[in-house]
Amino acid sequence: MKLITRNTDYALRALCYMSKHQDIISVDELVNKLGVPRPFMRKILQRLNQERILASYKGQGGGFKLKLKPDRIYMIQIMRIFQGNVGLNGCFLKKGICPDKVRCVLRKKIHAIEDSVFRQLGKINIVSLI
Amino acid sequence: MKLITRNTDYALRALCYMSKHQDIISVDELVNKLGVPRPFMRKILQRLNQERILASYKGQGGGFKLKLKPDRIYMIQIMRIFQGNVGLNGCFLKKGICPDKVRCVLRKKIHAIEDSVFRQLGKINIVSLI
DNA sequence: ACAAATGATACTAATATGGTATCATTAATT
DNA sequence: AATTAATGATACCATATTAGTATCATTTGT
Ligand code: FES
Ligand code: FES
Repeated sequence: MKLITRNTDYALRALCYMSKHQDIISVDELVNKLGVPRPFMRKILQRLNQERILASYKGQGGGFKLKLKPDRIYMIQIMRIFQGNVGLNGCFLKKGICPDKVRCVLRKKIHAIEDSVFRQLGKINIVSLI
Repeated sequence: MKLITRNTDYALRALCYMSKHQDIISVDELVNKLGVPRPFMRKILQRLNQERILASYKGQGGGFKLKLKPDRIYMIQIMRIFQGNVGLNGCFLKKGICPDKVRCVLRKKIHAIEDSVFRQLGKINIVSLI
């Protein structure tokens, strides 16, 4: 079990790099600096563009640029984009067996743990990673 | 992204049930109470037996019984069994690009978060779940 | 001997992850 | 205007993990 996946990891590293070089950066440059497979890196950056974390510039001399300030980009946000809404797994028990979702202690406990994880992740932004 | 998987979930629920009924419990009983697919439940219990958390009794009237006291069985232990050693994902960058693993801030940060998660999971035992 | 349980193990199905490949679109350079 | 260097969109493929099934062997109480 791993807490963060590759695309999250690569995204974070790309964002870190871009926050150090505030001009327009091409995929090629990132690929060279980070050693990530080119098409995969592209996919990740395109996604970050769709999510309005990056701005993209087409055509010659184009590339990507941070749209937000590095201290406004949080790790949890990137994780949510690439790993889905990190949430409590639903109760797997069949109907009629799960007795009372609202009061289920197991559920509550897991929820509390997750809350704490999110609070911590919510504190970490790109600035704190560079 | 989910923090716990089905087999962990089912295992926890089975252990909770068994800690309330300290005699020998058959797979059938657990299946009926929890609504988990029978062969899957068996596999899970067999694993818990191998891991010496349960004791098993073969033959007629057989089944499983807690081998440890409920306050000695921790959630993190069950997660490790079914979800692997929950640990820091390695650096994905190619050699020559990852500059200095020891000092990598990203690595340190993630490690700190994980540590905290484990500390919390390490506090939760079966007793606290029932 | 028989039936009722688990042990061991191999197999299958579904989903998530980690990519590739391709063609369209845009915009600077010539 | 043509070329070229970039991204946009999308479909596809490969691998790993998760979730579950199936089968036969072994043990043990009746
Ligand atoms: S048993 Fe359904 S939420 Fe706990
Ligand atoms: S870049 Fe390799 S551990 Fe951070």
